[in-house]
Amino acid sequence: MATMKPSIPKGTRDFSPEVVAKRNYIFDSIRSVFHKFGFQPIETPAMENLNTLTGKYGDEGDQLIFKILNSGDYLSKADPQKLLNSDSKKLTPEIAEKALRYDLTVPFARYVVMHQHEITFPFKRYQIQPVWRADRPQKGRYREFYQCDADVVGSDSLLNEAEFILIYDEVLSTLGLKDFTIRINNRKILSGLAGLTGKPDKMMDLTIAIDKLDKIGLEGVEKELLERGFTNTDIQTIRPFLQLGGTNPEKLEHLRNSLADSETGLQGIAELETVFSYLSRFGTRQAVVELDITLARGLNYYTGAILEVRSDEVKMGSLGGGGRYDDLTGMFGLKGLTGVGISFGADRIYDVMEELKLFPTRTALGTRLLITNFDKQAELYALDLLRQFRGKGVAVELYPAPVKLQKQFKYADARNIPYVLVIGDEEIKTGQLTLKNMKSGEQEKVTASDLIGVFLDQV
RNA sequence: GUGGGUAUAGCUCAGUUGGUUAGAGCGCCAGAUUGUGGUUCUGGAGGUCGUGGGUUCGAGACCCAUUACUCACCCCA
Repeated sequence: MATMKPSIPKGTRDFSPEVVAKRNYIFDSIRSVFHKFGFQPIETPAMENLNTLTGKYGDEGDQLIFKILNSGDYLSKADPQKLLNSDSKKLTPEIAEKALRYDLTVPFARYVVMHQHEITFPFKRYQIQPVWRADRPQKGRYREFYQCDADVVGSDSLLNEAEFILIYDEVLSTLGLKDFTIRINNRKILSGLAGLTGKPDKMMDLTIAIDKLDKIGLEGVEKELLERGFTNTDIQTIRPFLQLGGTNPEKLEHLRNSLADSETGLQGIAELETVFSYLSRFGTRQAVVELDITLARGLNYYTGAILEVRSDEVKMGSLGGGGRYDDLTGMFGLKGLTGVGISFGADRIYDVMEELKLFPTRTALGTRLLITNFDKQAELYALDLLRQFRGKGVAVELYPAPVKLQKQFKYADARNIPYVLVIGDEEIKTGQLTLKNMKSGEQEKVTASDLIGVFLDQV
């Protein structure tokens, strides 16, 4: 076989030991906050049935789902007519019945419906697993990345929304982020606004357009609104909302006047007020919580609150998002179950922390002690020490071959091992072992029995 | 799906209007140092200049194609 240059698919990454240590630091922080707020973990398969996923993310989302080709002679089983027509869209379900999960929320909805009889509601679950999207990669965008989701289903209390904001605040503050904004909005306000224009069915178009305000500006949004079928009169109606300023209470006050004729809109405002009043009881550590009427978020299953977090220090897509969905399980046959959830983008958080140099210098819980290997006799002597150290929970290793000491020390240095124990003929004879502190360079003589006590003190 | 940029040593990159033998820093290996890393000094290995074609007396450089990577748009974590 010809030699080939090894590679991995674009948008995917290998994680080396140092990177894994840092990533685990993020996962552990998120996990512990989830636990603190009462969430329990579940896991679901990497692949779902394709029809579980299609239609849940909009047309654009469907295209980004990684399909898994059927096993065996899949073409012979496909409809010949569809094969002949080369219609990829219709052919896909014929040759791929499985797909990699696109997010964790839809699989979770599927899980809830399948396990509804064993679940105690309200059900608070979290899930930290990779998801896959057939996207074109760029900064902060990968084709395989981890989501850290927490959702509550079966509770319409707005306390949940408030607690999710607290979770965002606590996790990101703990990780060392200083400047970040949690933006909150409510789909009912957007829906009310669409109603004011007399085009309630165009809410998606409306939200997609105004979501771009900070990117393309007021003029750009208005141009896009026209392209999406809104009239100049509609724009007159919408414009004051786009120009909404002031503090959160001021914004709510303005909205209350503007949306006075919309029952749905007023309901959205009331919900936001409730969330803010919960929050005022807690306060946040670092996060700025901002009511942002232009926050839309594409996922079309959101029906109430919408949340999104962004770093104000690093240019990056959102670090997380979420919201309430009143009928996510409806499409799987379980009606009337409301849910609310958030997601952390661990990979983006990693990128932001890397850019801001927020990782603690010693994240790695690596080997504490390396025992050098002189010869067979010293090796035998060391084996007993290894057993004792490991019995006490100290991470220790014996260099596996009697090579030059220089090489063994270099190994300890490269691995960032803080102590090296030298055992040679002299040490064995006297029982006085040589312990070197790699950081200070100091060496001292210790007995084997002292050694373990010394180390346990330091761990 | 759309548009830009880049491709030279393991890594990060220089390489002048096209001109002799393609360089640097870092890393790696060896020695100084037969029981000591990190620091220092000395030496060394390592390149089909992404790939294919074209222009030219001559191409790492110019042109075309192609592939990979990357950034942005769309959308999203």
